[in-house]
Amino acid sequence: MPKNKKPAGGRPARNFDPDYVAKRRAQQAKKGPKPGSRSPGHRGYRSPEETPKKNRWDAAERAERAEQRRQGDRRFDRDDRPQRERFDEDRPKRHYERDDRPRRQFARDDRPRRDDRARDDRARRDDRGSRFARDDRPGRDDRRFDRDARPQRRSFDSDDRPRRSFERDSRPRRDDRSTRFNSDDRAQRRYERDDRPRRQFDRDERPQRRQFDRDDRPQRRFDRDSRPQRRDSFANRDAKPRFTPQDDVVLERLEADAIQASDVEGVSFSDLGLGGNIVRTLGELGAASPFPIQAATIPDVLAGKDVLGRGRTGSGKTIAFGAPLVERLMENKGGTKREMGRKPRALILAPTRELALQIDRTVQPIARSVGLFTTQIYGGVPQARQVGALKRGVDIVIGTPGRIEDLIEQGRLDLSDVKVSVLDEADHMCDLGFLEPVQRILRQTAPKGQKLLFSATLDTGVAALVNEFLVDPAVHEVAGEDQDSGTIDHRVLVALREDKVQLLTELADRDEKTLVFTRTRAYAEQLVDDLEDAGVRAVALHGDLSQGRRQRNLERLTSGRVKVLVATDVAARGIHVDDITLVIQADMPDEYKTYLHRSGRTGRAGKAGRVVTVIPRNRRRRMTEMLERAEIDAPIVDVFPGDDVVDEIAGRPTIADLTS
DNA sequence: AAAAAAC
Repeated sequence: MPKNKKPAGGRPARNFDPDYVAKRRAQQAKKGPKPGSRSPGHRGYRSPEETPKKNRWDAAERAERAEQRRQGDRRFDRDDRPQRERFDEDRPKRHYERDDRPRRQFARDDRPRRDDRARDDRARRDDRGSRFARDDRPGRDDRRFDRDARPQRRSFDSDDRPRRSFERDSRPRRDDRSTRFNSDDRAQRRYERDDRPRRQFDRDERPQRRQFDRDDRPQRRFDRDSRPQRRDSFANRDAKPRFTPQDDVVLERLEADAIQASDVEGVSFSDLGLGGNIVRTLGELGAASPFPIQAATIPDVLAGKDVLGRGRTGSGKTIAFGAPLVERLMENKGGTKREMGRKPRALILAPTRELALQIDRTVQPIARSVGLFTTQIYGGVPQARQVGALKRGVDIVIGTPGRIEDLIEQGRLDLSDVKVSVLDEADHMCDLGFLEPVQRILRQTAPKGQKLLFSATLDTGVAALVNEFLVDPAVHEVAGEDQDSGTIDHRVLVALREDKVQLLTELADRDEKTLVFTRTRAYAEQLVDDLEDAGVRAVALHGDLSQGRRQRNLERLTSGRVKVLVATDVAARGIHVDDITLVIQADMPDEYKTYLHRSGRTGRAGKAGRVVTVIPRNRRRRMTEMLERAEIDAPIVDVFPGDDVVDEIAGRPTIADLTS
């Protein structure tokens, strides 16, 4: 039946109900005219004068909403964000928890120092609130739109949400572990939990609690030792190869030729063998003379050798492979003019779409300077444009594995002419889930084609690829360039779980760019809400957002319009944003390599930066081990909201500074 | 177990 026909039987569609239509018209009339199009000449154009002002929330209303939420009244959310509402229904416990904690208020009042600052902040935050209010509301609406409009998202929700609520409420890890690995353990656990009513008691009185906790520690340790089951469960974990801390070992470093930074002095890109146009473009990109890793790898790439390159985060790896790759293509262009539909001759693979995009932003101008074309091939966006570019003919394909394989299967992308392939973040591309697609793609490229593997954490994990695809590779690294020799100040803060949000808020409430990492997409969302409720503008970046929103939110940080980005590990590798001065790890990273990559988002190209990791007490040991593997020295301190060290890390003057 | 990556 055509859509515009009135249904034959049953209740008529509302639009065909004269009463309904009349009622709606009356409502519309009362509301006044709708806002029309803003561009003159458009059919629905309305001049600004006759366009009614939209209802915007001001700072006071916003604060009221936050207060309502705090009191467990979800009315505002229900109107605004249906999705959230459903989420909360799954977790009635939270209402209870929140209502049950007036303590917060109390604690805050109890500290005059905090109060002073809070007053200052409040003024500033209100300010900020109104400044952002205009952008804010539509943004939220957008978000709701995204949710509704995207089926994938739903499927994610249905799989993930329930589990999330379970985790949050009932201490995920432990339960999980015990049920999985040791059923006997479980009974014991439950006993333990029942055995801790004193915690409840302590919760009422802050200062005592601190005291108590400190005393409590030895006892805890004793507890642990006296629980053989627990040990067993760890032993079992160890037996599971992929999930254990043991998995996080430092793989053997590849035998590498180390270039000394001093060897590079006075060397120019031309000296390394790059042509005039390319050198000029590099200069325009801000690369006047080569960084060490570039000086080390460029000659070998130009010589056609397979290359493994390790240079720490922010050391200029993109140019290290991008520039010589273009030079190579230009050299052996022989015969192949820029004909329509010519097959690509070079391929650059990256683990995330944002990284692929970013690489293209560097490589494209270099390629254009010598008349070569690049195109991005990645998912999450319509493929038509990408296919169109391929039809016209491109020389360099830059993208992520999924869409590249997709287009190969559709017969729209032919890699058989690819003579140079680059894997950026190569060790990550060898992780489970990435390795096989990458192998399949590389097998499509020209046999014996040149392969270049780059990463800040290049280790023997890439052996699978090296053995199959590389011939006598040259391995390069820069002498003395381990991460710790860099410009980054590392800190670890041990905090109580119930202080975490407050602490993160205080850390993130600053004027310079801040990147916050979480372990899950759900927590990234949650944290953005928590920060916004506390008056700190923040946006999220994770794989559950539409690609448009991902790019928009990243751009908001890049442009500095928003100072805080909360991201999953999708942003851990390769992403370059100028002047991120603080990286906050709201969750501890999984492995030392992740630690290195996350912290590498700051302190780039020799600039100063700071990394702070917030952990609960029981992660302290694992954290210490991870730092050892990463070869990083970081002080580990107990911290509570309002402590001086928090201000110091955030870069605010401490009380001591103010009074001196 | 999570994250990323295709429609």
